[in-house]
Amino acid sequence: MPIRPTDQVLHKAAWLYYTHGMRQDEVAKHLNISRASVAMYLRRARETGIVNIATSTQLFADDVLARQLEDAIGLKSVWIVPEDRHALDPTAEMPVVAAAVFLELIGKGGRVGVAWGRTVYHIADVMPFADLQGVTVVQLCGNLGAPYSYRPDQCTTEIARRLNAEGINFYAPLVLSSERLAHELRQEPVIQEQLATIPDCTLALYSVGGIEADSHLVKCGALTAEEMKALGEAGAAGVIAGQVIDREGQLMDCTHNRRCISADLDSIRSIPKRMMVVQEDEKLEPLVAAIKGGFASHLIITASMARRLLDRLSGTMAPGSGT
Amino acid sequence: MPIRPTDQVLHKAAWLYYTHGMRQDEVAKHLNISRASVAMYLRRARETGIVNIATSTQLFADDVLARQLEDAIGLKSVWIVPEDRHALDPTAEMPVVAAAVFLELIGKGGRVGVAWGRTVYHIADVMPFADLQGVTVVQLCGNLGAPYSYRPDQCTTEIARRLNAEGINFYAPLVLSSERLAHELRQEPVIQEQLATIPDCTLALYSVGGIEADSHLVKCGALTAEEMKALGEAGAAGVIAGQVIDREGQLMDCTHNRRCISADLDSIRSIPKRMMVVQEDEKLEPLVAAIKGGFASHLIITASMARRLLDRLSGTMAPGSGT
DNA sequence: CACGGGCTCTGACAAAAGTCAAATAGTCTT
DNA sequence: AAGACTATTTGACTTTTGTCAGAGCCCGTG
Repeated sequence: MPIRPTDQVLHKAAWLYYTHGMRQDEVAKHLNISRASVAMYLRRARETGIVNIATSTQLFADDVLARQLEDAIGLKSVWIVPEDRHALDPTAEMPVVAAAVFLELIGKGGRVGVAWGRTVYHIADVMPFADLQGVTVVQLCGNLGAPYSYRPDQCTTEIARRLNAEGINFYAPLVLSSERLAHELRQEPVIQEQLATIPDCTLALYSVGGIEADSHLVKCGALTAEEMKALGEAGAAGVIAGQVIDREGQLMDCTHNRRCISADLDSIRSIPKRMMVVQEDEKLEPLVAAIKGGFASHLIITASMARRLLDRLSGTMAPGSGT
Repeated sequence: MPIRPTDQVLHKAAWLYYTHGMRQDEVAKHLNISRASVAMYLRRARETGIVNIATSTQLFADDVLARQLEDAIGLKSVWIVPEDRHALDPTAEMPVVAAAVFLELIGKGGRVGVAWGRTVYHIADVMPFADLQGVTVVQLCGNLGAPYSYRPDQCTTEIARRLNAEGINFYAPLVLSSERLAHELRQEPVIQEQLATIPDCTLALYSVGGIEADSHLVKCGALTAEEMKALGEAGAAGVIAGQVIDREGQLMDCTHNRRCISADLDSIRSIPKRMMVVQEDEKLEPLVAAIKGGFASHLIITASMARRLLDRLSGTMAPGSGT
């Protein structure tokens, strides 16, 4: 694409204002335009990510609980979204924190795998605009026409759009009606190639799904409430990228999983930074399973969840090296 | 260090204002402080790098010349600082561009090697403040008590300070009076260990020195004007991290180099991102040598230098694949 | 326990930035 | 080549932000 002159002005205005600290009227004089235009350009520069204003997420990582959790379960980093009285609504805040952390974790030229779910969609929705050329956003799981329109491809596309990154969608359904068909589809070169690129990701973004009757997979029609109930009785504990895992975080041996087209769990585990974001208080058990399964290296949760998680894990895992 | 409550307020104010887009009076209400305090906190948040405002350096990379150079000599990226009439002073602008590019190129947890010279010092001087925890800044060459006070350790320290990164200084002189002593000092565990970490750097920042009578090495007393002249006649073309290189960018076989304590040229070459910044118009020949020697993967130069470089190189190197 | 010294905080004012309706330029269509 | 439509630009206005001198507060010290 050739260089559009409009973009040049946008860049110049942003550079002079933000990097040089000129006032808007100085920029206007410099570029021979009106100050109002400068203000407009600057807004667009912010909106398109030419200018990136990032606030350190340190605030959320600087929490005693966060440190304890890091020590207790050996995670790289934990961010705690506070729930105290005059804090903001933690449920609304979490995606914002997650988006900021996400931006901090992507490096130039990185490859990011994005899964699907309500949480991920909300994160996409508040993702700031940035100019991350060279970044690729790939979809971690197949598609599912959801009634709530949180389609997997939408999550990927939206994030890629906001980051000025390349988005690679996955043109396969998440669940097929037969194991045979799923197997055959996975053999297709297009699909196979895409699945093969997933271990190259440097960062993964997902949540863990629950296995209740009102869980996402059930609501979207991938499983009936009965099937889900049966899976629960058979030892299921959560859902990762559309696939059901047991209490130890291992892939369940079940029809549903065999009918799924999604990133292989081992591929996901091999991604260096695995960002797990959990909003719902009910997801303690799924989260424990996901952590045991090695699906989280970076965790973003509420303070109450952090406390419960710490209680829950301090018994079953090594007590860690912290004081 | 424990968490200081003041910092918490700083972080909170910055978060609410910049990430949530609250107005200052809303932030003030939220935190139960006066609006003026909020304004003050926000300034401090910007100054300390809690908030990072970065402008894309795309503007300087989006240049036809830059593309041509990238094609012609196979560099990863070239940034051109324009010199047209109503642009800013290119000499003053270059360090600013370099600092912005530098910030774009460092990844979280990266290790950065910083060499020494007037240019590097100026870059340090305009480096924005940022909160890059986990980054380490290492000194690439030994120290030299310069009359102009651009000491190598100052460059490293200043950059580390501004980035909230760890700075590792190199406690050895750049040049010793005898080859024997230099050799012995290089064997010292402390020195050896530090030199050994240089290939682990992900990013290097330096310029190339000239070999004139008024070059930096001469001014700082590392070499006399006569010695430098002799080196020039023997085929010297430039200086990299205190060491003299020939026209092909290879280490000169000379006493001075053997008396130097500095990063091994091969170590430098093995750093993935090698950011070379050249301000002075007279440094065409040193730059050509540095490029031939593989010391630049990312180049920041003026438009006129770019043109001359392109002319100079199109004859001696493969014409490249560009149109 | 009174006394600095160094902070932070406050209220009011000045400066800068955001916004909007109307005018203008540019572009594509017929 | 005129017309219709969209996107940009502008000047005037409002809102928001930066700043500063003085008040208040905390903490260690004599």
